[in-house]
Amino acid sequence: MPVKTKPGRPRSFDRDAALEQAMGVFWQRGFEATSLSDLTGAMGINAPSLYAAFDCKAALFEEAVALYERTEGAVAQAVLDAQPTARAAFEAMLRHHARAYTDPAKPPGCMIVLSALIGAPENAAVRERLKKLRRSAEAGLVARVKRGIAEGDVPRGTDATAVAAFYTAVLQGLSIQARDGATQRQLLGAVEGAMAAWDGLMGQRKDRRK
Amino acid sequence: MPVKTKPGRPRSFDRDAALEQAMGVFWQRGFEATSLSDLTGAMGINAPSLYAAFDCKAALFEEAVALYERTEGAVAQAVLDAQPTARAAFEAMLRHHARAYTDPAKPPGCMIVLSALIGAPENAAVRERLKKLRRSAEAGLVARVKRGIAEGDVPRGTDATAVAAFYTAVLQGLSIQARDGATQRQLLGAVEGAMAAWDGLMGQRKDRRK
DNA sequence: TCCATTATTTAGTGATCGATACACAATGAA
DNA sequence: TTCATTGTGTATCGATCACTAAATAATGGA
Repeated sequence: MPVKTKPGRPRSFDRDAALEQAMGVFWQRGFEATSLSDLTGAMGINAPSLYAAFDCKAALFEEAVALYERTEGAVAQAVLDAQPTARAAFEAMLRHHARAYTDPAKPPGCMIVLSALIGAPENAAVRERLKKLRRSAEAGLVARVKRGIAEGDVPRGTDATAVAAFYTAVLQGLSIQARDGATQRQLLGAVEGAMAAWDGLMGQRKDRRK
Repeated sequence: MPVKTKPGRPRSFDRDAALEQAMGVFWQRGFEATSLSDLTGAMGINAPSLYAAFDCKAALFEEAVALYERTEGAVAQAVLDAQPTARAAFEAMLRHHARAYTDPAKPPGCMIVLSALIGAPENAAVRERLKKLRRSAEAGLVARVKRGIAEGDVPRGTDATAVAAFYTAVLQGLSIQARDGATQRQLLGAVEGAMAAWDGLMGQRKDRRK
């Protein structure tokens, strides 16, 4: 299949590079607090070029989130999958995030967690989108616990959703800690604390008596 | 000392009630996403009355935060202080927050955690103010662990800052979970998970070998 | 009654928001 | 060369932002 060259004047900037810049600003400031002039400034283009290439602010954010997911997010998922046991997987994943959230080359904390948490009613759809991704990440943790049960390294009867809910709360808390200037060492300390809960979370029944 | 009646036309609205309304909007939407018309609408007054009584948006937010602290915050501190052991205090405090964050009569999650986490550079001072309060809350947890050490219910050598950092991360994560629609039951499950870490966090040395 | 003082209402301020109209530049096809 | 098509820069658009000038209303004190 030959490459069809589109008619018309070619784009004068690198779309992928511009998107990466936009992601950085959204990650740092959040969706609502990022203005069009913030974006055009960081991307090195004028507003009409932005709209021609990315449609609107919300669509650009959506693309930035997708880029974040297939870079930062994919690494985290790979870490979770690679370990032979659920416990090792959770610890490696948490430690990975403790390092990633304090990487001085990037904005602190997780973009999915921080960039559209609360805000004006007219941006509810953007927040819902990220909420869905957060829930999907939590579902990934549930799946990893269940894999552990299937593979025998997690006791049968363990409440996978409760385990995932607890570690998700810790993980989301780490993003806030990172924003507040916590060091990598401090985040790793919190991860150590979270892993201290592992044994106590194993083997609990899903239902509890009144 | 007699009550001096101020000269001039008296204020036609209840300042405390208006402040409470403002706190609700800031708590729900956050500082930046709350517009002046949102505030005047909720408070039932016009802009000049707002400015006469509260100076500016940032000052009104500051007062709203102070109100939040001496109501919601004070209860939490009382719960922490009342328990006889550090472990009971942490568990009671976490369970209290799990309930408070899902109180249907209030916006979900903690105002100090959520209402000014990220945003535009011109509002950095507001974010710094809340960051300071978050750190102060964490310092309160450190103090409670140290009290436990002094009273003998926490082993000597326990790393109070590490314990506080872990439970702070959990607590801040609970606010996000609450915003994402988690039920009280789910938050209490995460609290149960966090308490499962208690024994493992006790008695650790502050310094660790390389 | 008249004044000093403060609050309220009306009607705005300049700045910035997200998004565009329009003229022109740059390309491939004919 | 000419045309169709698409991107670019300039210069905005109306809406909303936080905030306020000015006239008027309501009080206590003289």
